Amino acid sequence: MIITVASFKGGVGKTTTAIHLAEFLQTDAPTLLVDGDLNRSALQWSGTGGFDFQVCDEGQAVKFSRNAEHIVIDTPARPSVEELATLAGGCDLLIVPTSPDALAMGAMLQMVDYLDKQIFRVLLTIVPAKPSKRGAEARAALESADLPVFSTDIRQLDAFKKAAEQGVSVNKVTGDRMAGIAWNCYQKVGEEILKNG
Amino acid sequence: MIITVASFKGGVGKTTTAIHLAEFLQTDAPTLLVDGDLNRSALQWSGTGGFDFQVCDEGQAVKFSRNAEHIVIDTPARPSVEELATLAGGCDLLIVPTSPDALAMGAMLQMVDYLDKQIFRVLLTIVPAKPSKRGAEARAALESADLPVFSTDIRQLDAFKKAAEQGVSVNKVTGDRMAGIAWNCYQKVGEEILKNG
Amino acid sequence: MIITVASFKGGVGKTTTAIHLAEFLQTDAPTLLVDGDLNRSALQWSGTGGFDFQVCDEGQAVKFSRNAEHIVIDTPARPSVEELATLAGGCDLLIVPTSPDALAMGAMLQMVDYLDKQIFRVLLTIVPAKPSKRGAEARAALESADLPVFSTDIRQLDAFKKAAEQGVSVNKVTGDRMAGIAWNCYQKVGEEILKNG
Amino acid sequence: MIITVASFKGGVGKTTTAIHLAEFLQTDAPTLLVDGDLNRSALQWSGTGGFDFQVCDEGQAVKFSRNAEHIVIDTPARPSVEELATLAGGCDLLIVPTSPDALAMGAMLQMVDYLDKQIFRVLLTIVPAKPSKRGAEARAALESADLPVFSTDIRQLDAFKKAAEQGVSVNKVTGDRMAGIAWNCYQKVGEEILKNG
DNA sequence: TGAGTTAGAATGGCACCACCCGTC
DNA sequence: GACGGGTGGTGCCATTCTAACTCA
Repeated sequence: MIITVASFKGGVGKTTTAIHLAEFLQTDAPTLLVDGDLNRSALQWSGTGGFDFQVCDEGQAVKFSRNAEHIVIDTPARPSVEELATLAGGCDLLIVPTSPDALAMGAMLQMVDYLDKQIFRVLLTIVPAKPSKRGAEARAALESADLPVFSTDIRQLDAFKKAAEQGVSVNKVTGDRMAGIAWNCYQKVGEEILKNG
Repeated sequence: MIITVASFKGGVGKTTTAIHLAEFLQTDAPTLLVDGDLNRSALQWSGTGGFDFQVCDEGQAVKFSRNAEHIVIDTPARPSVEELATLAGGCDLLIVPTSPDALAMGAMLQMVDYLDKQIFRVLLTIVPAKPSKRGAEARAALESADLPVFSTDIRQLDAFKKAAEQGVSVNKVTGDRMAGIAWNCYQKVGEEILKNG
Repeated sequence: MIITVASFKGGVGKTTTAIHLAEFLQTDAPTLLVDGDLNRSALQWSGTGGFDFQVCDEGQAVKFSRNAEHIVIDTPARPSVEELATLAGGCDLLIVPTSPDALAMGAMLQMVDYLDKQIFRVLLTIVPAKPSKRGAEARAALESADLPVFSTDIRQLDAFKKAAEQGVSVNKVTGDRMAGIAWNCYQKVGEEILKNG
Repeated sequence: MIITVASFKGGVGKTTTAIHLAEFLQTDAPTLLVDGDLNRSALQWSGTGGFDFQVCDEGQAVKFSRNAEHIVIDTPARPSVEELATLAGGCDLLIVPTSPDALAMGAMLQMVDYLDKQIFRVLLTIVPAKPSKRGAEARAALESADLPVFSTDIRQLDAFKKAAEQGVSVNKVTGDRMAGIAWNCYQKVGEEILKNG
């Protein structure tokens, strides 16, 4: 299965999503993460080799993809409309992460306008904790616009930052009480992908 | 005074910084905000006309700049190295916002490597509240690397998201107790700019 | 009171001793630490400004010493015999730290051979925990050689390394159970100095 | 093969490393250890003649080196930058031992800044036992800085102190269960030298 | 609009257990 | 082979601060 993660706005958890979905899919079958981001965030994150799955950059993708059952592609920020069509055509599922704030939602709506509803699904990320209604409001807005959304939110948790610092995925973070909950978010998203895929 | 805001990574408060510095500088002299971001976030934000200063996109910059004493430029994410040199050459101060996490700090360090210490200054943004040590640690790391940093952090506050929703700058947000504190952050940064500039 | 810390062998806790005695003496009166080590370890340690006392290098010593009641001098490793005489002549107390192993003890014995018993006192450092007899054996050897020794050992504790990492003295270390015990070692040594001085 | 051991900070196992590498290389071919340390630690250690290889001080080096295939040079602590260039130019491999703590690592980084990556290799010494993560963290830091590191750590073991007391190398220590493991550390380092050299 | 209240996140402190080294 | 002690890991409680709700 080939999964592409793309967004028009940066800082909405695109790399975090790509990494943790790859980590989850690796539990199902050999998985490769292709780091197409210009900052090489994923490769930088994995500098110390704390991932179970394989990581490579765009140029090595063809070589490494032979041994992988699942492939997750982390794309550069702000793809052009033409690139967007290419990305959508080259995958089985296009995940569009967005945080529940006006700017990110606006950029997301702008993006999905160019996409077929069959190919993409929106993932709400960096959702504040329960007393906040941002997550629920954003979800309601998405559903009223009849856009496909993952039923699980990715919560805003410090554990994800710690994971980047420690160079591991969040399920291997030490010294954070919420790390298990953080990993659980992506587990549910991964299960939703495998079930519907 | 011409101030450019640029970063290699998205979602670190680049547009928020540009808007609020323009709002502050307007209290000193007529100010223009040039929205160079491909998402046109600033223009989208100001859709309802809730700003005191003028806003235009890149193409209109020359025309509007005649009436402005201060100009703030919001640049697209991930400028190339060549663009970076052009940006640095075309302003009096280049502000590099970064949140205090590993990925954003890495991208920031990558960026300032191409810049002269005389032209840029780092602004810590989205800094978590006091029990967290992220802000202090990031500041220590920057100072140990001998990078110029604004002495005031921009705190992680919901008021900034509400400002984007309401289409106004944070000093005009209603229904948020922390909005005054949020505005105070950028006020101090603005004063630091006017004093040193 | 002027206290000099010197040793013929490196890695025996010379800088750690100088820093923590300065921290202790600061509780008695304004104190200055003169970093004479070529590595500038103390200045590096204090880079983030985590000390109560003042720190300066050799060249600034005269200027800063005017405001200080106590002065602690951290000397370079392996002083020559001539330097040793100068160091001994320029202080009220010369502390010779040594760990309880054959190499460090040998270097220490070599050193004190050039010194008057009235001016120096040996400080056992990096002493392993109780099941080990190294500390007791070293203390017995020193006393049988009729050398003046501080009655308190500085124990081998991870807290001292954490202190260097955090850029603070061990009494300000967070997240270490033994930090209080570590600080207690130097407190007792400091009290012994003030009492006998 | 000429191997030089040097460090900016004392107490990081420089002499211990020189002695045990000489002991290992002696199993390959006649080996000479040149004791350049001002404390004459190696000569003191070997006072009772417990080494298989030959030992001499700097002045005798030329004379003894005629009969040796391998030469290991133990240098004085804190060489000047000029001496460093001379040392690097006079050997096939420059080993820089460092313990995994902030002060030693800082001094090491300061030192290798003057060296070519082709000539030196870092050796992690005095690494605490497994529950501690110091060794792994230091190794990760070295690798992220792209510095050449020996793949084997020298562990912090009492056997090395006993070896110094008994005047023998650690493979001849009696009455210590961990002596074999201690010797094994240097065996692996020695094999890495012979293989890559 | 402003003050008091509640829920949740994050740090720090403490107690408990596991592992390993050093001695007996 | 057994015991004591240090280090790291985890779980639990206390504290602080933000964001939301409620009341005047």
